[in-house]
Amino acid sequence: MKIDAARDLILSAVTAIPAGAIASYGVVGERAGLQRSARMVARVLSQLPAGSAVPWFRVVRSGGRIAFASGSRSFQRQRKLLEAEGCVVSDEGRVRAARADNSLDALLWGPMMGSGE
DNA sequence: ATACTGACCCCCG
DNA sequence: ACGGGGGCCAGTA
Repeated sequence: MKIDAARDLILSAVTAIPAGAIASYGVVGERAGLQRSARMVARVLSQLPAGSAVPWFRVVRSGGRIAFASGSRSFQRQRKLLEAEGCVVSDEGRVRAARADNSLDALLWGPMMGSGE
């Protein structure tokens, strides 16, 4: 598969994440139909143009942590966007999705969905 | 071709 | 909660 096609699938998967929900890089990759593509997802998002409509901020690391260093510019940007959707973000970057427990159909998470509540 | 890097992931102390 | 190690795939030099 060509990279452009993969990028398209990835962006579609990210766009499919409902507001108030979050998904890990790995899950986004799998949902896009790609294997072991977490790094590629990260790369695609990092190359995303500033004004894009893609909800990149709903993508977090496995474990529900914001990928950026706590306190960094990007971290604060992402945190604000998530909180605007009802998510709760700790200073360390742990994200609690606004609608995580119900409506699993659309919600994706990482390998460890059960680690907190 | 090799070598290093990155908004990653997983396993084991 | 910390560390360390390996694997992964694309991009870049």
